[in-house]
Amino acid sequence: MVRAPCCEKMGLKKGPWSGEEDQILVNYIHLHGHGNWRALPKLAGLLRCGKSCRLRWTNYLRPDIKRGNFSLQEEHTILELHNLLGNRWSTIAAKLPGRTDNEIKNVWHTHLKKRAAANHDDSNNNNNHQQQQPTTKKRRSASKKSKTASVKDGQQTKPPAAAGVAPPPASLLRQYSSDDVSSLTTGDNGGAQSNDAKPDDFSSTEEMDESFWSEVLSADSSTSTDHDFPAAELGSGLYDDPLASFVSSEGDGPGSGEEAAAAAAAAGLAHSIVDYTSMDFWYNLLTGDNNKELSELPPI
DNA sequence: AAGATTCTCAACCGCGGCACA
DNA sequence: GTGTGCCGCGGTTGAGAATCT
Repeated sequence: MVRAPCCEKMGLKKGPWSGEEDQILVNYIHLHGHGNWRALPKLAGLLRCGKSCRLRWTNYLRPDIKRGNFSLQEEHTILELHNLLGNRWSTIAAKLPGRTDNEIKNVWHTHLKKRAAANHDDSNNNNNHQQQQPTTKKRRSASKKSKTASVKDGQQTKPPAAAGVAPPPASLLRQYSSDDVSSLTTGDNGGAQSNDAKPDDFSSTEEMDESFWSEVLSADSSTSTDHDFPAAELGSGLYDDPLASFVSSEGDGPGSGEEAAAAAAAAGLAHSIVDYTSMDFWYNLLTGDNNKELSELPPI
């Protein structure tokens, strides 16, 4: 079949969004919703293709997007879910409230992938060294974080290419203080991969990271259903393990029960879902016997 | 100080799946 | 059953910022 182009190429703007465009899109969606993405730009008066509008909304303008560095728990969850599901970013994102598939994909490709590989190697060669292998990448200093944090506070990362482009209206974006988020992303910025970290920078975090990730990735034989998060990272204890949510919640698409269980079994990761791999569990879940438990789960 | 290199992340592209006529 | 259109997903790109040499 011949696929029609996603949009008429002529006259449609591409590239970074301006603040004005953001405002138009947000206002329109607030007023009318987004029933038809394809028709939306025309109705809203935007010179964008519907696909671009959808992407902008889902990845950046949506009010429930959590902005800020990924916490240790979130990164742990991504790694575990990636082990279970592979590159099903949208499914992973569904288990991380406020995170977008694009963001998760970026985080994975930028550092989690390297770290997972490094840890994998480490676990394979863990005969005599506990330290992570030094990375060939140069370590980025902590000052990178200040940039990232300000970005995540709602300031657009980079001045859009077009002159006069403003960042999205602050009122549209959920505001976070840099204290809201873990420093893990910064701590990992080579910190977990490199040995040449500044000694007084965030060394305690790094040491924790290294042992933490070694444990996580070499824990195949562990039978614990709890994730051994350092207490400090648990903060107020409000952390709700998204994995628990994942394996407990009703399947949504590819994350559905049998498939996830099979994938988990295939991946040798039954340690984290040891109670969930039985067919009885999934049958009960899918037939609604676990509805009460589901209703008590945090919203996703 | 300047150029080179590396990293981040928003955005684009193409494809597959699904719904509907 | 088939064709068409739309949506959503995952891979990839490229500009700009940060860092290094």
